[in-house]
Amino acid sequence: MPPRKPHSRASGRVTLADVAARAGVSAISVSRTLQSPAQVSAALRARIQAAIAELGYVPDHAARSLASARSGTVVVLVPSLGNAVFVETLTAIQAVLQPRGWQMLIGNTRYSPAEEEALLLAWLGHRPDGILLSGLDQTGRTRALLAGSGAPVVHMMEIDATGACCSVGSGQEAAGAAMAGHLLARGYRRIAFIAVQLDPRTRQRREGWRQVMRDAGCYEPARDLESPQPSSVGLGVEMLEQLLAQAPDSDAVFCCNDDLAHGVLFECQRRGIDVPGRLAVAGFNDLPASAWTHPRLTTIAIPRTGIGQEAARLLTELMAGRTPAQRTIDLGFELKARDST
Amino acid sequence: MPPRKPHSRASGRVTLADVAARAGVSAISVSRTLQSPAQVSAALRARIQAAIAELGYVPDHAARSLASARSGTVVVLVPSLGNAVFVETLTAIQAVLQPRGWQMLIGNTRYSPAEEEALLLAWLGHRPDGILLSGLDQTGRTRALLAGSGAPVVHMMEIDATGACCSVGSGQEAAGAAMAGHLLARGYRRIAFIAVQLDPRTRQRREGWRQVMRDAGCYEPARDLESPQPSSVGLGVEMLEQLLAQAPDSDAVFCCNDDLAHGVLFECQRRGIDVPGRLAVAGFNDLPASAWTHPRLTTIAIPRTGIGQEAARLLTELMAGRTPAQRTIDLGFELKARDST
DNA sequence: TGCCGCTATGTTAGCGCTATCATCCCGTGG
DNA sequence: CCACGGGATGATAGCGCTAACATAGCGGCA
Repeated sequence: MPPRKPHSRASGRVTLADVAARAGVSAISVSRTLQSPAQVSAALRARIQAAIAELGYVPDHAARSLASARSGTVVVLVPSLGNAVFVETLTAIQAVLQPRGWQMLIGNTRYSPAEEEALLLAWLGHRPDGILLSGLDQTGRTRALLAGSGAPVVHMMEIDATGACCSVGSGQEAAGAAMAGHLLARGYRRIAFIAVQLDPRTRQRREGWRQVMRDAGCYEPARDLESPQPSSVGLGVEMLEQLLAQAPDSDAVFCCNDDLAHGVLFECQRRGIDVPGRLAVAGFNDLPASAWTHPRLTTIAIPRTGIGQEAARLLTELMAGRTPAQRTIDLGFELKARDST
Repeated sequence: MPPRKPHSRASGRVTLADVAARAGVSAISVSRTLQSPAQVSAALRARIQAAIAELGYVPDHAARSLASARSGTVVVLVPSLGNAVFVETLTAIQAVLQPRGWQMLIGNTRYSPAEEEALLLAWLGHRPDGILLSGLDQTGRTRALLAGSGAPVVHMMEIDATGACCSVGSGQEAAGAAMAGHLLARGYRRIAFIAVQLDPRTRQRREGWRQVMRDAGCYEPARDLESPQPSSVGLGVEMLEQLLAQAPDSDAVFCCNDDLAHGVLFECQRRGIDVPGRLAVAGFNDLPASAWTHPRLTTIAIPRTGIGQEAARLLTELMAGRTPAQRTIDLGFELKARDST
């Protein structure tokens, strides 16, 4: 009977030691060619690269992470993947992080602070080097977890007026106010607002609209609609129905996002309501389709690519241990005045 | 001068040993309460749970993964996050995997086999327990990496007729043929096809359409349009222009996806082209908005939630080391005949 | 010539966790 | 009364990698 080692737990995979043996060098030299090639002579490096290719070696992330206390990952939590805003933000983040050697761990919170907390707890086990969150409304426990993790955090989409945390985004309230101003400037007075899925950003947009409407003496609660349901084109159809029942003389409707506005637009076509003659329609977010609807939709574009880029850039600064020039970056917004108003 | 330990690399984080010390037990008992609570007596378990809560302990994923040779992660590669099809598939996958303790590592291949290969290489370092891919057209190196990883693989969206690999999806060619059949049945004869971003599934749909059109003696190359650009609503507008220039007498257009069809619909409204009177419009994928456009869009719904569920279920079978009842699952499709045809 | 300092490479000792084997304790049956 | 079995708990030794320190080898300068 052959003497079997009692504690054999080898995984059977190609390891760094295998590569080192093949190249006739020590393990650390292999590690160095991968991590900091400049420290290794060209000759050795070539030999090692050849061995890596021959054996098909793939470095073990867990071992590296454990030994170096750097995971090379960044957690990114967004409220939705069905929304082009967040998808494009993710794309922009990736464009910054990937070339610098970081991988994204993506989590979908579904607009729920509780789910955000659960997701964060799960991803925190990966010891991320940095964390990107959407919005500023975290639960107390989430905040505690973040503090305990030791990883730098950047908040996206909203901006933190207090400067207590790092944030990159747009002023949602100002954007809501801007659209209200635009509609008033075009001569509309009986302007309705449709709010759904009342996340903090929606609330802020509505607050901006309300303020401007009150200041203009045009605010009427009957035109201030809301639904707790998640946003969708179909819900826009429903909400238009509700608006027409509740305040049929409205001459404009500001939808808290473009999906909703599309639904409103489609239902107006179906009912033969002239847009913008009889009813003006405005949205928020400038989805790709909004430039092509009939009529083309007036909406507000927030710089989602810029937000992703800047947030990722800011995070890399923090992860490098540097103190950023500014902790709060307001990237503004753009009102796209098109044919629907 | 205090004697400093020469090799101090402690991360300062709360570790399992800290929890064990606090609870007055050995480290392994803490590990067991987390991994297999049944093996630990209720009294000890309670004491340990309390210590975990007091210290705010979060298990280190890397260390666990290294020691157990199980990472608890599943890599999921999709061609796009801007497409509701894949987002809903991801949601369905998560619904299956999360409760069973797996985390998703999401990668966006942007419809490029080369990017798929690069992403896979990066994620493979995490030693995933399983892999979910979209489509069947992997590069040779991707296939080699998959084989070398030892992790079970399930392909989604398309179905592999040879049965060589596990796959869950719909017959794309049959779906394309079905839509062609539907349009013919409604009396249309001069039916165009608009293809963009020629991934294999688009090609297959087109192949199905071509076959049926040829069999009916209606196939005309002038109505067979294609563009290499990525799909978008705006591209639909452009492609309709091209169609009207190239084959103005077409009486129906089958778009390879709904985004495109929406663009076509909007442009028809703008030009005053009656749909479906003068031109019928059909799409593919049944995006949420398609049920609400004016007119409501005829399209094909593939069971993306079902595909995600079944693929994840199949993968869990394979990861558990079981042999699944069937390696290939065709979930079919549904033709949604609405007002636009 | 001998000493210095620098670069290229190697040795050692963990990182935090779990697999494996060892031990302990208690009730049971001969 | 003691060997025995089985459930609960513990000790030990890695998993694959890198930080920290060690060393070899070489050129330059006094």
